[in-house]
Amino acid sequence: MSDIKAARKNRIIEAALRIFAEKGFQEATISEIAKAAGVSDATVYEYFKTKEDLLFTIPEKLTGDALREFRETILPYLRGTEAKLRAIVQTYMSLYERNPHYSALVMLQLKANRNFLKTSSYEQIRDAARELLDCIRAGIADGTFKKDVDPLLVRSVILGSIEHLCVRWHLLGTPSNLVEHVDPILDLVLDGIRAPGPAKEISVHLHVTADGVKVENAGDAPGGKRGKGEE
Amino acid sequence: MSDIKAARKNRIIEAALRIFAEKGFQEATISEIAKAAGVSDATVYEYFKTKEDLLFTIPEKLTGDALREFRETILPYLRGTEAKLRAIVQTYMSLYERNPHYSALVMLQLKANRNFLKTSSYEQIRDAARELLDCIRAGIADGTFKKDVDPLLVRSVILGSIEHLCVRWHLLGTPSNLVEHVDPILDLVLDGIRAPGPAKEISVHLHVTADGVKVENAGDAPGGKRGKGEE
Amino acid sequence: MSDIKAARKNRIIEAALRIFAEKGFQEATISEIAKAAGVSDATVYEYFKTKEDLLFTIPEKLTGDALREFRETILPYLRGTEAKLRAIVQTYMSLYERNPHYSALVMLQLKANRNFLKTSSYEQIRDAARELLDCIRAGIADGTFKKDVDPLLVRSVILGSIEHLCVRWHLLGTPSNLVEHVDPILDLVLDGIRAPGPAKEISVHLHVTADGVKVENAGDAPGGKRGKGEE
Amino acid sequence: MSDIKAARKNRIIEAALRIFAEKGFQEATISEIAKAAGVSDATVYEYFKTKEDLLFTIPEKLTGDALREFRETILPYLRGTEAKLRAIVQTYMSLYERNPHYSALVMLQLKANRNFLKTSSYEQIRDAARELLDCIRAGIADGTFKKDVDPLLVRSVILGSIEHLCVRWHLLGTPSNLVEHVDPILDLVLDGIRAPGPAKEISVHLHVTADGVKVENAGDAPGGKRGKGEE
DNA sequence: CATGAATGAGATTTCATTCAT
DNA sequence: GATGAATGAAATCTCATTCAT
Repeated sequence: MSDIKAARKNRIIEAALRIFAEKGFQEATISEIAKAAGVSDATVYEYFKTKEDLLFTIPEKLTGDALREFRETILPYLRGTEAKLRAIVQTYMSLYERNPHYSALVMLQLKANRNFLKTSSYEQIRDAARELLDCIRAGIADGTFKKDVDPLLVRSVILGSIEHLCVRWHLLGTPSNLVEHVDPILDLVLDGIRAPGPAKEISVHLHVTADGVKVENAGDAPGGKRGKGEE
Repeated sequence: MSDIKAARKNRIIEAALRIFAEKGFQEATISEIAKAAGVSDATVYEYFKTKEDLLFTIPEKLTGDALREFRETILPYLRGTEAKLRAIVQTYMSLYERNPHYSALVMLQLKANRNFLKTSSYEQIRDAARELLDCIRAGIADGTFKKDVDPLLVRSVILGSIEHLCVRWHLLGTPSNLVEHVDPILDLVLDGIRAPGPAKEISVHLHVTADGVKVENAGDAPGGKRGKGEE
Repeated sequence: MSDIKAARKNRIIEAALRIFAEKGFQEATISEIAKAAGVSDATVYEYFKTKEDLLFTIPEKLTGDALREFRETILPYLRGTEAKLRAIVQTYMSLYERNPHYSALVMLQLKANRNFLKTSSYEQIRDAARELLDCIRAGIADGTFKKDVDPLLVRSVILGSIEHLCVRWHLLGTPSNLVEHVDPILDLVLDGIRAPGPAKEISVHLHVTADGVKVENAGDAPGGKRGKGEE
Repeated sequence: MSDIKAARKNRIIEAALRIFAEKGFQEATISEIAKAAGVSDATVYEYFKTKEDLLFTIPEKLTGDALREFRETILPYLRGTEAKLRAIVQTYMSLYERNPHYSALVMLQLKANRNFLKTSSYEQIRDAARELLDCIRAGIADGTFKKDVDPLLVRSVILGSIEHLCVRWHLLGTPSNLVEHVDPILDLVLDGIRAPGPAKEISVHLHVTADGVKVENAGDAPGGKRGKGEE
């Protein structure tokens, strides 16, 4: 019984997700959604107070699930600030790309809606964004990132980049693919905020003899700049 | 006569800009706009085919003026890729901050509107964005930026950051100020894409005698990586 | 079982009485009433065919009880037309005042409802009104009231007065009290319809002598005007 | 132009009056009224904010006209409290009888509506009722009526009687005629509140002779109570 | 028998848009 | 050219009522 209800509610949400994403909130009608969900108009109102309530309820599950999965399944296994950051961005991009209706809804219908800010769905989205912020702050605290970067700004750059790409993807069809930009974005951003490594030390053993000078050994000192930054 | 008409049209556009920005496209009514402009509803339709046409026409002037001014008054006096980039971003941010109704309109009402993509207003916005892209490409070509960065991605990062901040500014009221983020954003992004200087060459003159070794000279080679201090 | 059912039905009726009286028939919803009665919507329909049927059923019990009590407990102990009349009006006013929901329902929701005229509840109310009419007719027949008054009109005056006060009481809050108007109304109406007493006869014994005239006896005849009218 | 508008508005009001009176507020639909008025649904809303606003506006004109006419055309020519009273009641009854839709609307739809109390239409009705009250008070002041009657109560008796008859007339079809009850109601009420005249004085001339006694003259004193026959 | 759940059936109301003047 | 006035065309939302369990 409760299952039937839940299923019905889900069907309404799924229909609404698709139709709102495709036609926009204003252009979509409850009738259309109800028909797509196989219920009557009135039934939609059994589950949702208003059309806007329906809109605002849609992202709840997906956002919650994604955040939960990230926290439970992914986060615990990550070591290192950068790895975490990469995982977060990857999670966003992958979520958006694998659920284009969802991302279209969030990017095109909800992000600019003042009322949405007051909903619990928005709370979840904010939670996810806070995870990213915490990660950046941790990176600053542990010396991975420069001390003087503004973590909020860094987050804005990252989220802004993600969102911009996602919107382009939806409206212009380009890029054709979101996840492949995860690394480039992060490389760019990380290069911009990474703390410089300790100065490189070079030791050169010169063997000076009458015959000449022979370089016997030239080795990088440990602690040199690692990673992609050298590209 | 034509002046009177132009003035009338401008009054309608200004009223519409304010009202659309404050209440959103759907919530605003033609009646309201007409009243605010001091004309009749029907007169609005003398100048604009539909409500949406009015919406799409609004940003035309401001966008065009801003772009023209940038090209004519600012651009010619700039030397260097980074200076140009900084000027572009500064122009965006300043335009958005000094014209909050305009930026609210663009960010909250137009950016997500599929129909807007087909308008000439959008063409102008695209032109401005192309200016930014050209600048990035020029930076790559002239060796300011790494050869392997994706200029489109860099632009997305920059525009995304700008837009994200602007949307937050409108919806959340934070940050309280846009232009002060111009430099931090660019510092971050530029640090991420700047080409490394030519490898640092160090020449050490060792004076090896029976008495010992004396370092005679140790100097940086020209072309070393410049630090932040120079910005 | 039947008791449980009867109790349930009563709970529904009581809830409906209160809610219909407070919000009006149209504004009240079955859901609301069902919830207040602690039953489901559908259960309401087990006991009442329609919403209107519920409305019409509500006054049945109270009206019937009041009429029955009047006939059984009060009427038998009354002697005289005026006493009866006073008791009837007192019963109305007291019933209305002690059961404000009931009187609001009758005065504000039912009295103007054409369909109500066909119900058995209305029959009861008509019965009560007939009691009043009978009493007036009896008063005419027994010479208490003038022969030429129209009993229907008298009843209309009495009922109209009662109803007018009751409606004012509900809508305007004034008078603050109904029963205290019983006597004033009746005094007014009775004074207007009471039959004049038999002509007053005066006998004067004049003792006429040569010495003069002496009034020996002057007495009222029996049958002079009685009652409150002289106050 | 304005005439056309006014005419249109009147047509809507007249259609609404008829339909609201016939079917009741809830049963009537705007569509029906619009059709009967020969306009579109939307046009109704050009003239009236809501359906209820339309309802409340209907009685305005008729009530106002009637009150104005009474005050300007009738009242100035009346002498004496009772004549005035009679004229007021006559005006009510005649208005109600000659405009059955209007009286049905007022008696069956408006009188019990709490929101109506806040309208300007109700103000007018209250004004008319105040006229009646003033008249009663004047009668008390000038000695026509007993000093100790409650003028508000008298008014309630009069208005209640009128309303009761009017409601019966609409719902039951009886009496078949309202105005013929004006006099009987007033006779009844006036008889109940009229101040008693000065005591009747009788002078008898007895002519006493040896032959016997002859009554020479027996006349009523002036100022004796007038009987019904004189009305 | 009680009810949770679903819905049929509209009605009100809103505006963008048109058109005659 | 400007506009007052009218309206076409829906869409949201509400409930009384029904029915399967």
